[in-house]
Amino acid sequence: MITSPLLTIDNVLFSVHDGTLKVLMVKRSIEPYSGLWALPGGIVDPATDSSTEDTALRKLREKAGVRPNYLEQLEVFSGHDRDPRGFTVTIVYYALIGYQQAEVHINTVEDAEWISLAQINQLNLAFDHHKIINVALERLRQKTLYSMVPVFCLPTLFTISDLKQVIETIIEKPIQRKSLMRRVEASGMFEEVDEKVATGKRMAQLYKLKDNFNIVNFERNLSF
Amino acid sequence: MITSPLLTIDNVLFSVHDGTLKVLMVKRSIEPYSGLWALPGGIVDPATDSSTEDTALRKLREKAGVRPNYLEQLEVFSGHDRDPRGFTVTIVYYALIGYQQAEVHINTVEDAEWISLAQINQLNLAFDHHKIINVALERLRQKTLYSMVPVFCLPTLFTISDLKQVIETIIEKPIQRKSLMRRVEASGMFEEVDEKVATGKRMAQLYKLKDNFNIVNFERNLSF
DNA sequence: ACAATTAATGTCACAAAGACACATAATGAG
DNA sequence: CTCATTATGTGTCTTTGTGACATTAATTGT
Repeated sequence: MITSPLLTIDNVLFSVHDGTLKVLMVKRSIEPYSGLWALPGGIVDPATDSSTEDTALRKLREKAGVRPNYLEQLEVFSGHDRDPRGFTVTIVYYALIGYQQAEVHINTVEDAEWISLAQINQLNLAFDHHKIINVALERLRQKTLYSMVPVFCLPTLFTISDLKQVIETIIEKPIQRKSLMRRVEASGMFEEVDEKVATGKRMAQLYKLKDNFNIVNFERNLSF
Repeated sequence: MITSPLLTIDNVLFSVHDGTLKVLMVKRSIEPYSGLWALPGGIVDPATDSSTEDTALRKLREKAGVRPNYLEQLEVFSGHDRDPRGFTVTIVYYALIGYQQAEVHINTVEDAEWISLAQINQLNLAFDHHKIINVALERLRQKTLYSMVPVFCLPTLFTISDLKQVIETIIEKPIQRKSLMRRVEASGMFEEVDEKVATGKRMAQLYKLKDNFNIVNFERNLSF
């Protein structure tokens, strides 16, 4: 008889603030790796969760009081080396949320914090969470080249400039405003709000997601 | 204390033969769903597997005596409804192999068989394997639009026409030979073998994968 | 030799992105 | 009030890779 290995889920929750990409981390209070920063995750509980996606959402709620705008499976990481307790399996999800949307809740939770990628690279993280974050980042970057997912890092109303800055922060390369506007138009996912906002000089058009939008995948990547 | 749910892996092994896309299925000999066709998979065994990918490869070896040319995680399926025994989690891999490469071994295994997609759609399968196959197929099709993965359904040496037919079988649409040749050239993954083969009329150039090839993702999808 | 057929190339059309000049508000300094 | 400044937004030409399809090349059977 084979006993099932320890099965956990982990979330890589991204957001963008002030031109930097941030990941939500929580400080571990129990062994192993007590005291180190780790991804918000936990054990799959069949009694409360109707699927592993439910577990992912529950953990984000419990650990940081947030409900992401976007959630997608990344992949499974497994092995003997990733946890001192032996062979473990973790199902990793990556998620996006507006920074403002999450800020309030996170401040009330003692040990949850947005940490920029630059800082994360210098930290000692629990388990193989460094590797996991890198894989998630790679996927997010790839997806940014052919879809509008970065919009889920923004509040309900946003300008083209907001979207442009989020995209450029994620892929770390400048894009053409014109190209972005063409895609906003072509995707059919957005509608203009009859309201403009002052962002320094000329007023900028506000956009929002349509009520019944479908996520569009473009047939070409952005390139450089 | 939470006990870990039952954790299994499943493989969707594709190949193409005679212009039809086939999936490797095995007949279940134990409950639940005894006697029905199912995907080749099984329980993750930490004692023998160093990762879940190892489990996937081991199951393909045990159940059908094959070693795929390509293997990639699809996604995790979980829930209370997919198995009468309760909440279960399965990590699904999808894989590709040349039909000839696999044929011999499969014939020696009593209950493993290549089944065409058309037939599968009319069969009653175990668990949620119908859904899983559809998701895997969708992924394979998508990937075919921007990469050369279909080449892993071919033997070591192949012609442009071979590759074209495999691609067209997968996406169920005709493509331009010219476009394919441009991609073969641009990818840098292949080299010409100084040997040609007779396929009826004019001899066709044989190609093979370079010794140290990298899988290239194109920036555009094929379109129609 | 020649029709038939499959393999391979040449060339133009097309679609979407990149580049960048130009036009349009809004602000604030003088 | 006028004008320089700056961010927003448009016009348009270039670039790049694919689609379409005609053309050339090689091979076989009659």
